Amino acid sequence: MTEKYWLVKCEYDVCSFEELGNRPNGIGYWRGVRNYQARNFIRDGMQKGDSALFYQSNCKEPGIAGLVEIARAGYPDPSQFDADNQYYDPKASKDDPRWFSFDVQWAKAFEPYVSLKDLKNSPKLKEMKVVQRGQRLSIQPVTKREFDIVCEMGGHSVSYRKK
DNA sequence: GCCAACGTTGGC
DNA sequence: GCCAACGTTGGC
Repeated sequence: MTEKYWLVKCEYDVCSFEELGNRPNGIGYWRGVRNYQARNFIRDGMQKGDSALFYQSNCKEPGIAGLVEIARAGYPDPSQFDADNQYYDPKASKDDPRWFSFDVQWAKAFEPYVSLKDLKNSPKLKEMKVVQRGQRLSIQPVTKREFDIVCEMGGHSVSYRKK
């Protein structure tokens, strides 16, 4: 099994990276991804143990705050079955789930923070999806090369996580 | 299966 | 809050 690399987006208001790091178990859950391309990555591509860049959107300085590890790979998103949930999908059934979730485990924080601006300013990352115009996918595959470059930009990872 | 209308994402 | 870029929906 080849290890894969991802970029996972989370709205800052939903869960910041720091907030995730301060949870007792450091575990975060993705719910409500309702895009087929992203769904396919979650369902078919992600594997437990893969590494991912944690991207924060909808905030003052969007960018990558650190690293997480895929703790649980694609499983049916429970919110699609819950009629009271905003992500409820009447067309989904337990026998034939349409949407998938994954869990992450907080790994380490970048220092410095790698902002979207920094990513765009890096000539080596021109091909990276997240810097490209109109790219809105919330789950994106990242090449090992891109992953390594971003990690290097993130310099000396620090731990503000309380053990 | 085309395509206009609409809704959403997300940087700025 | 604006708006460009997409994805989805639904009439035909």
